[in-house]
Amino acid sequence: MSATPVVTRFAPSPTGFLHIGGARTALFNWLFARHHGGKFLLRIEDTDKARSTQAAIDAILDGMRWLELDWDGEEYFQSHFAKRHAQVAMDLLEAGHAYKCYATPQELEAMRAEQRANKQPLRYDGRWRDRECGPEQEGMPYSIRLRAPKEGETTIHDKVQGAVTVQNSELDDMILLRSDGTPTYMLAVVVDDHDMGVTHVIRGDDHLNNAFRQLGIIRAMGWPEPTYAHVPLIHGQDGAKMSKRHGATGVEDYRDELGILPEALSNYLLRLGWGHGDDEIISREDAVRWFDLDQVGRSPSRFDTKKLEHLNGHYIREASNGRLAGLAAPRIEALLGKMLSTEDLALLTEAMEGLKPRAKNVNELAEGGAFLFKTVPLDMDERASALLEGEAADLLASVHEALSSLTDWSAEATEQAVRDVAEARGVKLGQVAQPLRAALTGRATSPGIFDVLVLLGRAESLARIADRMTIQGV
RNA sequence: GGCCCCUUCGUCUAGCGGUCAGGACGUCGCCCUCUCACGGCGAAAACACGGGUUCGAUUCCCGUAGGGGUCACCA
Repeated sequence: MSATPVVTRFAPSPTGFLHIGGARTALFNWLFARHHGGKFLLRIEDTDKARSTQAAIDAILDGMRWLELDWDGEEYFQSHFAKRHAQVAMDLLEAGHAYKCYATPQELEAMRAEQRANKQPLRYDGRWRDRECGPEQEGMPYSIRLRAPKEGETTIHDKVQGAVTVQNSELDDMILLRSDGTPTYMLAVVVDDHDMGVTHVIRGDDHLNNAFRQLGIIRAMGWPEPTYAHVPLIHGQDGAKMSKRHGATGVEDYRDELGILPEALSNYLLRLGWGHGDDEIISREDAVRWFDLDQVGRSPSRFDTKKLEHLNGHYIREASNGRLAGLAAPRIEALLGKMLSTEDLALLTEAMEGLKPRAKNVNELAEGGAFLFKTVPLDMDERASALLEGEAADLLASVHEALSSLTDWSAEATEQAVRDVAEARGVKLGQVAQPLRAALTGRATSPGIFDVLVLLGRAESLARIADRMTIQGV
């Protein structure tokens, strides 16, 4: 291992929520830094003042905290260093590594239009590269462009992509400083990464092409070159880049809409593009221990919500009942349109044991537990109604009678009582358990029916059964 | 279109010259069972194609096809 400490960074632009792809990039940077005992920094690329918002910054920080991706030190706001960026551009100009370009945006657009028409590659033709500014340019606005090498080739030894070589003739002289004096992204990234001491640049491979241009600035400044690692993008089910039309793209959607636990999303994201033998369920500790860049795959991967939910189900089963109840409570309140009391929360916590194995997400936890807080007459879903047809009502009456005489209201005692009814009536347990389930919960599925009986308590259970009997006319 | 990258079951992946090509999700059976889940057992399911290199290619090289990314005074 090299002696220089590892410094990574996540550099989102605050123009929206924390994108699922960004979250994975952040996770990889975080893991790599933690694995090597280095630092993980956070930089907000807010140089585009028109599109950057405080709400977006908050959403990103919030998302990262939720995923427990803690960064070292304070957030670094790129916009605060515009002067520094401009200074580097001036230094480059001074040293002859950059030059003034007086071409106007309209002029450049016309140039591109012509290149398009002639089916030529679109790039700046270097019209001001070796041209002195004449009297007609006096006082006119100009941008500063990098004087990039025209001959030879550049190769990047990417930790994920391997050796990638590009002919220098493919790279044009990019703008460093706009005519209004503001730095471009290309310049700002390079300067900030250098100033922050970033040793490893881990980001989406949509930046791979940029790396060659950025290297031009780095070399012109004589700065140390960072190690690059361009990880493949995450695609939607259809193989195209993740976008709005694929549904949830922000981590907050997974938390708020889909009811996903952070450890599940984190585990899923980790396994997307990275693997460690046959391991699927990977704790944060093991992830830190095992993660490294050379195991990251080179091909893009498709997002599979089914697998995410499977993982989520696993983590739900591992989560504490109290935590789960806290997460499900607001959703139950929304479902029922009423607030839950402290006692309700305690009951919900107790019920989690039976709810947990039946849920893949927090929404299902809420849907499954809502019956606890409903009041008679219970609304029946279609399948529950069907269960109450025929002789079910009559069976229910027998159950009510048997249960009424119980003094010990335990799962064991109620089970014995119900089984006795089934035997006495010559039917299978299911034939009485199902109508009972419908009467008690209004649904055809629920946790074990004897657990439901205990959860609801003697009075409420008997009341619900009796109410159902009345409605069915028994 | 130019440049760059990618290609193992439907999906995520293991594999790093010789394997019955392994695991997971999903799917389908069976078991468990008061429902639904969970859990257990089992099944179907892949090396894109064509050339090389080699005693031997999923693995190395070159093409083809397909997919993706990128080509702004956005980031």
